[in-house]
Amino acid sequence: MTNVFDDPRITAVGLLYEVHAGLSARFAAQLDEQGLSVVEFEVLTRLARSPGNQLRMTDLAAQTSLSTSGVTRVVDRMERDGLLTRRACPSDRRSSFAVVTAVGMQRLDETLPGHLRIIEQWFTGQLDPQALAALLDGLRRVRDAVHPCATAGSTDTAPEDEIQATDDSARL
Amino acid sequence: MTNVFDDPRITAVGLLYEVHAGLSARFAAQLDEQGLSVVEFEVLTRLARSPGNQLRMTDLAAQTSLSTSGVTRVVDRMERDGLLTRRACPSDRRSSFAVVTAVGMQRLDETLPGHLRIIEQWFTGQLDPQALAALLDGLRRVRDAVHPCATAGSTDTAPEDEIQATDDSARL
DNA sequence: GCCCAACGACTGCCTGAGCAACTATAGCCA
DNA sequence: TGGCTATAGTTGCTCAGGCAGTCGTTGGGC
Repeated sequence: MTNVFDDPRITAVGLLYEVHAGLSARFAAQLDEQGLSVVEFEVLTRLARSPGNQLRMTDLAAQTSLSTSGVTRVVDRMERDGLLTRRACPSDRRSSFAVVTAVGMQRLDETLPGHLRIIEQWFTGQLDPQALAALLDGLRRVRDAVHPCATAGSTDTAPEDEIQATDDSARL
Repeated sequence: MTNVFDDPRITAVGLLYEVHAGLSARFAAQLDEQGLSVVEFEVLTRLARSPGNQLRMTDLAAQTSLSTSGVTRVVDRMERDGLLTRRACPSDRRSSFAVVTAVGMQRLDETLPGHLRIIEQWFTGQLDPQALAALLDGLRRVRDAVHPCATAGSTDTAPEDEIQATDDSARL
């Protein structure tokens, strides 16, 4: 067992991945009970936190882990299920908005408390405030370095992004 | 912006996810240059760190994020590409081992240094040792709680579990 | 005003992965 | 020994999502 795989760097990544996988599984299980996938939940939250409960398709893609075609399809499904609708953009006929419907908002309201409870139970509640703060501080610094701006993966270099003042601290 | 989405719990999960996504994108980009997917790399490392550079299909599935059918298919592809082979299990004719070939080991050797460099560059190297230790400690505690059951138990703090003689200390 | 490059959304095609069904083997128990 | 159940691996089916190509729209240069 003297191999390179005990390298602390590998271990560090392994931990991060295991935590991610573990939490994701919990989230998926809970969301599934509400008839939502993880992606749909993310779409719903991104829209719900935006002015007018809406975003242009492209902006939605930029805020999620999806490509624009992925967004098209997820919005298709969610529109079919009544969770949101498309609305034409008055100022640019190429664009359209995805807007959360009343049903969608209600579904989100039903889902959020349980979601927060699970986060509390399995993540934030596992650590005392100081340890949690240290963890989040570390994550934040790595996040800032790795610059998740290019979530879509179009260009992973993305040296500079436009207005990140918008909601740096608020991003999910 | 007075909505629930600024809840620190949401923010915490958001950070974790952004870090995960950011690192994954870097890894994928680097591995892609070597003609490996993230999953294939994981399979290769899991096997390479196991005794005899081999694991039974089921054990491999348990150690990765894949289902058994997923493992079947990854191993199909990697066998086709010459990175590994199947070997019959002498003691149980239902089982078969996936074994890393010389080509597979070589590919891994070519890939690992760059991989470690990227981890260092974007993750561990972003923090001073103390902050990194705090981060990892927090992650470890959450990991232990969320218990990624599939890959359960490690030397860390694991109270005690049954038979993980397979390769307990080897997990990522 | 006209042209053309850039852009937003959508679609065809393909890959990767999970679930469930299936086959073969193992091990138990009467 | 014969049968029953559990297990290992594979395969059919389905679906989500990415890439690249398409279509309509926009806006800048002339």
